[in-house]
Amino acid sequence: MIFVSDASGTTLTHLSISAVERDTGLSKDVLRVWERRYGFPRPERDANGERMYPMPQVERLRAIKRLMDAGHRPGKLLSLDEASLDTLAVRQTRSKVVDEVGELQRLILDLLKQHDAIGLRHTLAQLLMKQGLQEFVSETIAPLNRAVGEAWMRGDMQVFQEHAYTEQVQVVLRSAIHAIPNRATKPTILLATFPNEQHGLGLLMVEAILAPEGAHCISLGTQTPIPEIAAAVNAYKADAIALSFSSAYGSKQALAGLQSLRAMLPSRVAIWVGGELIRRIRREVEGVTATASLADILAALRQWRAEFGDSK
Amino acid sequence: MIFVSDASGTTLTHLSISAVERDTGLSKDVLRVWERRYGFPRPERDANGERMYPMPQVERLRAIKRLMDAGHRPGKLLSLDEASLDTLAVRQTRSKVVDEVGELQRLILDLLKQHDAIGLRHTLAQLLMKQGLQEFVSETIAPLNRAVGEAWMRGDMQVFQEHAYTEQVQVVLRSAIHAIPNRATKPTILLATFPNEQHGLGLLMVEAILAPEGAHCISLGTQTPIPEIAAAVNAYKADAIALSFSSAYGSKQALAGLQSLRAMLPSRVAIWVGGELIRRIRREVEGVTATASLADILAALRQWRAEFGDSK
DNA sequence: TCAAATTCTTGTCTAAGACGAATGATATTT
DNA sequence: AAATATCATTCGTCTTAGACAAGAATTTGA
Repeated sequence: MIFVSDASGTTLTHLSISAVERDTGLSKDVLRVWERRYGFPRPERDANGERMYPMPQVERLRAIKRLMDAGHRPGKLLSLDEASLDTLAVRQTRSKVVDEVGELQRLILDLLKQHDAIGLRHTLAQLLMKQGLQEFVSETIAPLNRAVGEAWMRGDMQVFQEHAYTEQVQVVLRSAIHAIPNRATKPTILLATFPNEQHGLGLLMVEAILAPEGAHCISLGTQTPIPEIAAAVNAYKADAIALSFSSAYGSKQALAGLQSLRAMLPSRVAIWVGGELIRRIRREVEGVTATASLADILAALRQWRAEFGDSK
Repeated sequence: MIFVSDASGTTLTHLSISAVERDTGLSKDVLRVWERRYGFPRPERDANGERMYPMPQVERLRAIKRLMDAGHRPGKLLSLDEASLDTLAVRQTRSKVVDEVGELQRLILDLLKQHDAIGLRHTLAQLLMKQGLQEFVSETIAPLNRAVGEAWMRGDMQVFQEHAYTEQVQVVLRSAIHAIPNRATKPTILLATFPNEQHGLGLLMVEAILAPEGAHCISLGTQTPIPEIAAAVNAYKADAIALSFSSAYGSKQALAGLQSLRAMLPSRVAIWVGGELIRRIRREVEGVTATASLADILAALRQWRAEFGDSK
């Protein structure tokens, strides 16, 4: 039998531990320790004694990871059988989304499923015109993101479809933001994500909310090291830094990073945090404003202006 | 003495092994094995026996990584002292770039150094108008990218400046591409990068080259798993897939991935590869077109049209 | 001078155990 | 009954040294 090998010691039926790490987001250490502690995953071994994970196990690991991102604990999930896992995944998702997503949004999801990139973009652009940028972001894009994320979680959507969706939304949002005359008024707001956070859509959404209010937004894009964020705030004389965290980001990492960043910045610089993650976080960090909804961001902006706006 | 801890067990003067991994791109395994084999880095230990890398060592690791990305071998670099390393880094970079970058480009670099994001974007947009999109990309953006990369390599540029630059270029390119009427003609070209490749600017540049030629480009963004790329080609009925690799990408990983992708796609689907990496790669992969310059991409497009264009 | 064979180089994987930070459950107090 | 404090458990990451395979650079041979 001939195996065609993949980018990292992988066959079509089995993946190496590195491949599993990148496909599931679970570190090699975690994969090994789960195997030892819970007896799952239980990879086969190649001639050299190295782990080869069969695809079905990888699928299950993915499912487990998604449920973990949704707040479940590993110990519970790993002792479940496959059926219970499926049940849980479905229950997790059948909740609100179906009701929340309107007719047009459902059309958009359909276009995505039919691989009609052009139609998707047109429909998005049309909706944008109808609603205006801010409403478009909070009423259309935010629920759509959730719907896409949950479809992915159910396995109803392939990775490339999610990528294509993100890309088209970015195009539409960017061109809308770009069309706003930049009057460069106060405050100056820097946008960034921490290292290991590669989802830049959140930043774009924030920018789309803030830019029409006349705020001066400068994006650093994704994955900027924390000391670099501090240096950038300094260099651009920014008044606030907005950070976005997706639900998959480690809450531990996020909290520690926020404290560290807060310590590096003068207290007059506001830190605003948004994204799916913060719904799962309890603890508050002093000097950091958590914005659970996009409306909260506007509130934070207004508060900033009330507090500092006059003196500048 | 009080240490303020960072996102992952880090102080202001020392970094944990995880922090070094993310800041340098060198895996934990590599860091440990270098320590064992070459005696560098030589981290201190905290109360718990865990490695704490002093910042100067991290700086040096970064320098080594950059030189490795430029083609040098680890064994050589790790036996050099600090001074020789600096010499090498400077020699590496003083070569062509200074001559190659024209006056306006130098102005752009100055704006970047002055943290004038708005001015930067305006100047870029102005230059775009003057040169036209394709020439702008190949004559301005490509050399600028190289200049920015090498300034970063010399340590003349901070990470956040590079991020800000990338972001502004993206804004300008995206809005230019968006302004092109999409006539959706043949061929349909998918754009993507492999996992672990997070530089999306290359894709945007390719799109900017191809879109004015009337090609129908669909971007999947960065970090799409290889089987997903194949699935997307299928779903969108694409005629070609264009991939971009930055110089930091592992040539091993790239070659293996390309072979694997080639095997998954029907032979009528063209695979075009570009980016800094391919200048360092010798071996060719059958059925994969390497494009060392942006002009080569146009050539590949024309060849495709000559070969398949009529029958469709 | 070019190709084949050999020797280095280099990154990744293996193992089981220890530790600390965070979470969940229980008990106590208000 | 709700809020807080304590305790137990859970979980991820780090530690160790050695083995091995695949690629790169070298030497050897024709």
